[in-house]
Amino acid sequence: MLGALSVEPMTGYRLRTEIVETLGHFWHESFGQIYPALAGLEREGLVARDAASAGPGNLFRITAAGRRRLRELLAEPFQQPAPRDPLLLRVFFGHHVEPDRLRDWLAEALAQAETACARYEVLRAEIERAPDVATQGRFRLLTLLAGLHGARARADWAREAMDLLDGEGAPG
Amino acid sequence: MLGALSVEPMTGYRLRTEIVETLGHFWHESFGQIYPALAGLEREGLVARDAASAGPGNLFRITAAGRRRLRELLAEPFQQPAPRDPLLLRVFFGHHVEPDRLRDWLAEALAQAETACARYEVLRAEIERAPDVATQGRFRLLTLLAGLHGARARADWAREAMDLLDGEGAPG
DNA sequence: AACGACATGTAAATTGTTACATGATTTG
DNA sequence: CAAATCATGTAACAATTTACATGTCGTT
Repeated sequence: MLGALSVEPMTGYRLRTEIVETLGHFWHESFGQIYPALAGLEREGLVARDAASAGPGNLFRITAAGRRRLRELLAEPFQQPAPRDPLLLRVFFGHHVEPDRLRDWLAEALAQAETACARYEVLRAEIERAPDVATQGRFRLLTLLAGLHGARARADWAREAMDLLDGEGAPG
Repeated sequence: MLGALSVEPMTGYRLRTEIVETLGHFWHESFGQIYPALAGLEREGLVARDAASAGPGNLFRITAAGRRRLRELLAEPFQQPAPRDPLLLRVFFGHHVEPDRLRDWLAEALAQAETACARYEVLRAEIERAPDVATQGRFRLLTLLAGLHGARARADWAREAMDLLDGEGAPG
């Protein structure tokens, strides 16, 4: 949230839509968290609330202390969260699942991955056409490439998995 | 948990180590959940507790009702959990992070991905040498391939990201 | 005898989701 | 003027983590 507000002041509502649209492929926040969290950040003096000059709602902007805190937070060490992939769980215990159902799920995963790929390619072309502010666009391109690599890997895997299941399913 | 117990009866402790070691790259459970969950499953008659003939602890085995429930659960529709990637978050807001720190994190991500790749390759060779029971090994191979594709994608991305940062960092 | 691995559980705290309640503003 | 979107918040619930407390067994 501090990161998003460091780009531009915005309402809690827009904060959420920006997080969904821009960070959506690697981050999320739900409404239930945003408003309480904004109130907390305000208490700590990391963000401030301006009455919006036009339109309804509160415009939140990041303060100088908020920027310092953002840098602190981003500099903190981290660990990858433990994974939970419901599709892979179903594949692993695949002999307890009807083969058609499994194939449908894989086909769906493939379609989703391909759609994601196409979307990333479009965004990539956009960013690469506009060299953008040296700071802003470069890092966004990197996260986008991560999404692209990941989506391609998922698509490749889904194809391979379907082939392997079909190949050994019919003869045996 | 029902899935793991469908392979073999085991103690709660071993259930946990099996989940870490065998499903670790796409699933996890913590101790705090396992014992209460086992008690719940026992109340519902989905697992039963045998006093272990040798050694300490309780051996839990899945019941017939438990197997039915497992199939039901695996047949349920699912949705991919919302992602949270702390590295990508730091990359996205990369202009608030010291360049060296960012490069270190990327190098670490690359090393981890390469290690993971190597581990998957070894396991893959093992599984492919032993055609195994037709049911058991095939699905395990599929989840393993998912891990391999994912790890490769992560490694490729990390390399590309480091190149892009170095390439534009020095001249500008 | 000490240590590490095996084993079982509980309690507190944190975290996050979901649903609900409400209302303003814009657009067709 | 109806519907969709923008907007703010709370409350209940669910899920999960972490720390704690305790004890056994096999090995060195």
